[in-house]
Amino acid sequence: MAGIKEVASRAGLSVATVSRALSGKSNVSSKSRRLAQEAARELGFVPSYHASSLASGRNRNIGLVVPNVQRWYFSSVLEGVSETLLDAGYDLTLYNVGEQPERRSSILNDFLLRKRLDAVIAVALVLREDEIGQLLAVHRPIVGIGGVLRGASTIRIDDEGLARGAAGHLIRLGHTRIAHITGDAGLNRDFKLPKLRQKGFAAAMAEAGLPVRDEWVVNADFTIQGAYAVGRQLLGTSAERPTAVFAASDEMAIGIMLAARDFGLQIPQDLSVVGMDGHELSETFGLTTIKQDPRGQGNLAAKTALALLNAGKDSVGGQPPSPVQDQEYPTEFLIRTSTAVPPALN
Amino acid sequence: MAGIKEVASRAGLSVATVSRALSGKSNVSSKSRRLAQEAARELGFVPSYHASSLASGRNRNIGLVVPNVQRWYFSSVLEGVSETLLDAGYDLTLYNVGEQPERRSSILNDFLLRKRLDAVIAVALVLREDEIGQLLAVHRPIVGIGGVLRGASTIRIDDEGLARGAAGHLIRLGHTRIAHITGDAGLNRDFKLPKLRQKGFAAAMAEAGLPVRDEWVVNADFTIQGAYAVGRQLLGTSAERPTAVFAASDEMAIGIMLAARDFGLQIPQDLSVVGMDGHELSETFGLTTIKQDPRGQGNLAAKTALALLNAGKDSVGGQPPSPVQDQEYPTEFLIRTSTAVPPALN
DNA sequence: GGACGTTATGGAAGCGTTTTCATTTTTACG
DNA sequence: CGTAAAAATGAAAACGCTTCCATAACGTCC
Repeated sequence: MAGIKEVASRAGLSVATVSRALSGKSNVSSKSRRLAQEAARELGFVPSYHASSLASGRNRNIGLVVPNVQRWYFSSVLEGVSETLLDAGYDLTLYNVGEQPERRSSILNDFLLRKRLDAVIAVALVLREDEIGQLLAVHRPIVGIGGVLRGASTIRIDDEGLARGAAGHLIRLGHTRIAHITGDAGLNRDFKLPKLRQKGFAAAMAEAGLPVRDEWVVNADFTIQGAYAVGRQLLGTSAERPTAVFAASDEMAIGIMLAARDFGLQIPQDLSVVGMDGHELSETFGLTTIKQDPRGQGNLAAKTALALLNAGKDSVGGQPPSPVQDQEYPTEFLIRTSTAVPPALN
Repeated sequence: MAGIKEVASRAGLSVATVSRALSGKSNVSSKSRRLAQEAARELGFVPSYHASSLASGRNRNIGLVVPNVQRWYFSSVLEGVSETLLDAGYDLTLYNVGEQPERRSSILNDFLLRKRLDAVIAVALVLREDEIGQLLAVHRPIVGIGGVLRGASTIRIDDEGLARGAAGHLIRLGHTRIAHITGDAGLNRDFKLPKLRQKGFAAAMAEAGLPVRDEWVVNADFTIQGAYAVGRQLLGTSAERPTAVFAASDEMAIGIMLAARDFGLQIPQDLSVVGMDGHELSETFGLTTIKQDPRGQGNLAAKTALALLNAGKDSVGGQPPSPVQDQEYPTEFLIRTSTAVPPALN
């Protein structure tokens, strides 16, 4: 493998000038730059990442910590982050921590702190104060998506308020017997989104003076399959059925719709269904939902991280200005064909 | 940030011994090891990744190149790779190259070759000979999943043969009017899996002396939505309808099933459907399919890469032994409730 | 055309480890 | 108890760049 020295001698320049020329610094005559580039190309020179990072202190590498990589929301965020980072010439190191907390902490200790990452983007992850402190102490910007991290920039949506609006939509249509599908899986206690959405649901019901029936607040695990199983329970009963379902995610809403079809229930005539998220399948199912744009959120998170990095660069004082801010990402309420007035108000 | 020097002086040892002690080398007295570990812990020492990699030539970092991160298959592979790598203490650098070939080549040039990766795992990606050559020239093991890479270890399934078996199943049930949903999207010309499966379908039909009707070989784009749209065309027609559909993926099979329901077609009484892949949703839909285990494939790919790395380590000669092999991953034919004999054989 | 302000250039000092090599200490054994 | 072999240790040389600093080349202006 050719090193920068070989390039330098071939180009008839010093190592220093070659380095400057190839990394696009300004203080290089166009002639030397051309010489350096030619020599580099001829030798197939590719600078060593580690040597370069070690010497410069920069990594061009950002870490993304996600609890899951399968679910639509997370893979969409991942896609968005990846896209922006790739375009900026940054590497993306992925930490799919899963639901196990012990893996999370080992990752923080063994990986994140090893000065190998310029910044960290954490999705739906609640870090402890001291963990955030550790990261900030190493001067690494953190940006969170969906879940406020104290001391870090955050991109999020108003889960509680939006859920309230979604449930409110059903209530305004005249529904009173409304079930809620949530996913408060004991698995990941850090994931508080389900609680927020459930809270929004409860708030809407309370506001309308409607009772929240315990047996109509059921857990699926944010999957179509889970909600389908739950839906068969909920709708297959001979007892009184809800006339509407507010699911905390589109996947779960779709699961309910599938279960409803199994029982010959027409949507929306017999059952109204509202989801949340704007899943790629929601349109096909005509699902009324609140659309968010996880990919866009990923883009924004990456851009924010990049911006924080640059801000830190030209800071005069010791620490970066760190414009910590809490950005609410826009959403869109899409009323489609899965919701209507309740059947025969008798 | 404390460096290894501080640790050394605090422990009353030399830098060399501390390095050995902390990286688990054998030639260290247990006393010095304890001393070093204590000092490191007290100072919160974390070795610099770049310095360590630069000096040792090892990265503990493996690159994963995928064309997509959203589809079930790819995210499952990703999960498998991530899991195994994390457990082995390796970092995973993700290159979501998308469908654009120009991005792929820039990634190869700018990233993969920068000596920052110990190995590369490529999913469903056809690399050109010279690209493979480049990587192998840098002594980086490559392992491919689903798509043979000449000169690299590969994990794959027999797409053609399995597709043939799936179509054969329908034929043996007595179906003669069989449609095939494929996904030969012009987008990613490198992705030859659809072609293989289509070939298997054609082979089964030919073997049985059945005609392949052009209008019954349709493109969806490997998504539920795409196949749903296609299904509405295919099944909504007043002309003759197929009695069975073989979809090149479970997602597409599910899309067809949804479309069928819209027209009141019963599955399997009016229409048999076979998919491929063993998607997480296939069970919920009672879909007959050929199950593969992408997550397991990801695990295996990561293990293979790790093994190649270790093999290279204790090789005596110049180049690693590089046990290039082509492993076929096991699959399972699951006959569920979406297939039956054709309706009224008249 | 000489003095001065710019811009380019090269030498060399890091960056923070790992690893080789020579040396010292320990262990094993006759 | 002496000696050879084995194990542990430390000094210093990489690893391959970036960047500071000093010097050299180049313009510019009166």
